[in-house]
Amino acid sequence: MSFIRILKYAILGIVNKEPASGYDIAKTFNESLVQFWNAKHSQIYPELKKLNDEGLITYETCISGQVLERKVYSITEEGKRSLIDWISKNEVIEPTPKDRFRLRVFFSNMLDSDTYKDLLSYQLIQRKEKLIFLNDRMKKFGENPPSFGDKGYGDYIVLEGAILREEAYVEWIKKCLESIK
Amino acid sequence: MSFIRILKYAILGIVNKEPASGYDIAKTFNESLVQFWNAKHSQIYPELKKLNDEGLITYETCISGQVLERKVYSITEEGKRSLIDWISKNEVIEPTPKDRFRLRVFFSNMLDSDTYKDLLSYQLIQRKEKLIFLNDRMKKFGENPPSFGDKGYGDYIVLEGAILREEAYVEWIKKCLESIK
DNA sequence: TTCGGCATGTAACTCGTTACATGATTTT
DNA sequence: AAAATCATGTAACGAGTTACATGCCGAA
Repeated sequence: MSFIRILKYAILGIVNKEPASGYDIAKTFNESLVQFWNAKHSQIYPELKKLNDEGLITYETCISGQVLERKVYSITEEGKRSLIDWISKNEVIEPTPKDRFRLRVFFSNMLDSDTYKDLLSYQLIQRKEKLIFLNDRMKKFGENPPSFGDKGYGDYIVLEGAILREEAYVEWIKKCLESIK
Repeated sequence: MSFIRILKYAILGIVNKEPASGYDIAKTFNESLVQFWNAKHSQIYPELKKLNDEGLITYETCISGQVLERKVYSITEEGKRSLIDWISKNEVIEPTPKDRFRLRVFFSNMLDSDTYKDLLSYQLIQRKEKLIFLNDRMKKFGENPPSFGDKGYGDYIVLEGAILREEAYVEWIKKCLESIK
């Protein structure tokens, strides 16, 4: 029992902000939520069907061009209630996420120090690049980032979190490098 | 194609350190690796069978007490090679892990500020507790923590990483709280 | 006219969790 | 004597990825 279907709430949250098609939702995952959630269209379409059956969303069919059909989904009042319930419910923190690189570092004593150094250096480069990408995105918020309640707040605050997370990762890799005598 | 079976390498890494039964491996996940990997016995036992079929591990059956059988697995030379190959292989960084709490914060503009504050405060308490737990574990390494190559290095270095990660999470939640006007 | 993007779906498979199932051993 | 822990397995199901499958639209 008690499976949680988080994808359900991720989709409800997205269509709550603005009505969207399955395709739009997939794009939103890749462009906005990717730093903490993602889903492929193959998972999204069946979930949309389910949410529609449950009365949490509805759709109208729109035509792009002459023939191409788009199903544009909107949240219902029931969907909105369900979403708010989920967001505001206090939950015990999740188990730590799996991390392949940490697993490799955990077993690193099997390697010679040069191989280990290469492993760390390559990871460091990639993490620094990601950090540059995230900091670049942050620029658009300028001097006065949105506060709670403002438009763009969600985007801003999770980006802030992504940067802090990535900085911690970079700092850790540097400590790993220092630990090689 | 190209599925990776990380559990395979996690288990190889564990039995490489020391021969172990399925039960022992499950305990090791919960006690040592839980900050970056975990697996239940229901996943471990079938994987052990598979690894044995592939010739990467072998086992002898031992008896605890009068009757109770334990299958104690050891890594083979082939298994060792396979493990080292995997550890030293440079990989592109993984997609960001999913995080339910970040998802909730992303949609937090739907809440009133008191509910949001409660959400953040509860999360902060839990994260701080986790940090205390991790720092407590760190104490046993004392003034001179192991360097690369030393016994206990893996345990130490991933614990260092877990602390940095958790500190970043705490810092982020504090920023979230500050962003409420 | 070709290529990249728009658009929607299903099938097959791996990964991972919860529950089912059983029984021995040790500790309180 | 009961409870906690040791010990091994399977079944059922949800979550998530890759591949299969199809076709339209706009721009270069």
